[in-house]
Amino acid sequence: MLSSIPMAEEADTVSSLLNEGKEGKPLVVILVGAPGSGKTTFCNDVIRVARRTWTRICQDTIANGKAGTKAQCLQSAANALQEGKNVLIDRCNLELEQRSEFVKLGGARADVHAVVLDLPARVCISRSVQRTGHEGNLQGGKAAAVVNRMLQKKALPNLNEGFSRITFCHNDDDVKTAVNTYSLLGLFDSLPPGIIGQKSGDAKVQQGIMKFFKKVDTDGNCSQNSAPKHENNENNPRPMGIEKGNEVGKDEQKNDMLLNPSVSDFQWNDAPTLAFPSISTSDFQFNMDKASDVIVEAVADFFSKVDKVKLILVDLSSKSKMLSLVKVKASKKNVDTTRFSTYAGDITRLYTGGGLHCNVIANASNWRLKPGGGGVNAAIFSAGGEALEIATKEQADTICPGSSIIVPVPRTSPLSQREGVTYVIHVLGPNMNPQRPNCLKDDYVKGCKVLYEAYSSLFNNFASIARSQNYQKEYSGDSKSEPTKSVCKSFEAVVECQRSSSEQKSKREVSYGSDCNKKSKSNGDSGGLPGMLEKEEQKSERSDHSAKSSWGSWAHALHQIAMHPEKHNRDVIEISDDFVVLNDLYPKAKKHILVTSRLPGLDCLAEIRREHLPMLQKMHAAGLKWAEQFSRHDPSLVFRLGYHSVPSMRQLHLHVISQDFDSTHLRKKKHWNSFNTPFFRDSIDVQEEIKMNGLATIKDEKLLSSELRCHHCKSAHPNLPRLKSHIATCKAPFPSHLQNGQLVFALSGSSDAVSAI
DNA sequence: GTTCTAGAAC
DNA sequence: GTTCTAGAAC
Repeated sequence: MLSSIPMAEEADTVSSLLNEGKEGKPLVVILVGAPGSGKTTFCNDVIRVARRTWTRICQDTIANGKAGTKAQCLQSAANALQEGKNVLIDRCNLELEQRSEFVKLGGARADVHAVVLDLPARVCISRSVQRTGHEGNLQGGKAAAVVNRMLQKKALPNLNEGFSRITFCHNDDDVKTAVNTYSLLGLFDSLPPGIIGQKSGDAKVQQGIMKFFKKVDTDGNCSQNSAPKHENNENNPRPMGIEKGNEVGKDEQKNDMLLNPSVSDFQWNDAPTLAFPSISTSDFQFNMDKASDVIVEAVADFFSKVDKVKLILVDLSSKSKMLSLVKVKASKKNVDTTRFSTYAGDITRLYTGGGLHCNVIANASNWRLKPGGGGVNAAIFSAGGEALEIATKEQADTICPGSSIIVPVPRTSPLSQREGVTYVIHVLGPNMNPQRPNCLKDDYVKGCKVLYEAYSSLFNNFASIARSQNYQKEYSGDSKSEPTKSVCKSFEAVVECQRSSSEQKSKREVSYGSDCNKKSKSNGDSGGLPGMLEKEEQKSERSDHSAKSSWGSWAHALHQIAMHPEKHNRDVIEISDDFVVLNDLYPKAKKHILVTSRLPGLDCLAEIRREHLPMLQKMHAAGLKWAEQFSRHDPSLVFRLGYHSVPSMRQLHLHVISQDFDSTHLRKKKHWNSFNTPFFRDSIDVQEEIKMNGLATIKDEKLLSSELRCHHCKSAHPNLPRLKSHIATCKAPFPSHLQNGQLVFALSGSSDAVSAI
């Protein structure tokens, strides 16, 4: 397989591999291994005797010794590189997605290596179960189950991911050798790129992809275009790990090359190729067996009508059930495998991750044509960036099941710049998931029909693009000449095809979409696509007439209570001409009340002006009165009075909240941060600002996603449960910025607060 | 396996 | 604003 340098040989030649005299780039070494594989020990052993300066990045301790986030790890690693340090990433990193962000740390500023601690599962489990005091608290009985589960998802790293060197360790001796290699590495040394110590069974082979791309290399000599570019050192005995001296079978070697075919001339010398994901089988829960039948049928039908184009079905995992089902069924149906293939990898990184150049990719979209939702849709929108979102919106707002739309990818999009993708075709398949709109409730007769239509629409749209590209080539003779005319012709063809797609859609709606139409005419159906469309229309109508159309349907409750408090006797605890006081329906602390203004049309802090000051003072006085009353009843309670910079409910309301935050309703980061960052504007400060400036300062909603910090001692915590258990016992005093009358205490605080107004 | 988060939907 | 749940992480 790819490996050419056995571990034992590597041990003998470590010193000779060091290229002395040239300044080495900083290194990012990504450890890959299950819990118990010895990642932390590896790091500590390297750091103990290292000649370079290393920083170990460990998510379990990144936040002041406590568990933190992946983002914190990435930031710390970037900071260390900035300071010229080398970085060891001490996380499991067993899956491609888990390590991909860390690989991106490389490039011009650093080389990225992987060290794979691929020790037997029983060794990892045994160590994990026995250890105590583990930073990540993974020890004892639960460790075995976790390790087993993680190992099932293991995907060993590949040079295609962006590593310049990958070292596989299968036993303790291998680990020792690797430790020596990295600890011996001096400031000006560098290690040769390539793969070290890989067993023949390690590498993933994607059978047939070479044949598919017609890039068979009978000599096994292949350009190294997949690996990042490195300067070859003439003294280096093995410039690249996957070159000569490989005793592994040539067929296997060739198949690895298939993952990185030379693509420089593929786009113009070979047939246009569409890469597409399986539609509807993920979030929409379409039965995979049935879906694979539909794919094969749709592909076969398409090939019978259109030639000179190719299709690749892409799924992230090489263990994908869809890929194997489709492979088997396509073979049975004698689908032309020189034109249809499967590929395991990231559809948004076909070129940079796999060396495949497909300039048209399909997206398993949602009906709103919006990012999010996870899976392929999220990945493609994320990879396409804002430019793809805008380009999509220019084409359509929504899409019906069974149809597809073409979106030319702007040249500013990373998908275009990085991957060479020129078109994304959004496809919407049938939904079998009751939790998603327009569920077909196990009606697979209709489901298969719609899925076939979806693929058929996708392939036809792709054929339109391919025709336009062929026309473009024939027209210009040379793709480099007369680019303007070529692009114009191409664009016209695409627009035409888009039109025909819309026509198809209209026709289809008559048959399949009849339910849709019925529902959209009925009222009161809050679920499902048509109901939502109707709501969107209403919303957009409102926006034409009112600047305050952005309030969600849930956001009017307070307004209703303020306008008609007599109808809400159970919620309201005090009524005056200027305000009503009520218990928060979802209190975020032991005591949490709202003093709500009754002034119609005053909805939020941003709308407060000088003329509202008397009312603000009355609201504050009422809140203070209630806080004092609660504190007298329970002297442990301390209160803050204030406004959210941007409220979720309309009708101006003052929060009066005890600082214990002891409530089951406090469940989200944004709950905490809305009361414990500057997003919460203390009532006394707001009044002062209005007095002085006539306006209140509004703080950014980004504060709601800030890291979680204790409101007493300011320590950071990785998640809300941990924070809540900390604040239950934190004895630190309140910080000084709250000592100017913002807090209301049982005994002395109230007079301070009053005097501060 | 469980815990936690974040996005979709209302 | 909440609920639901898929996905990430260990």
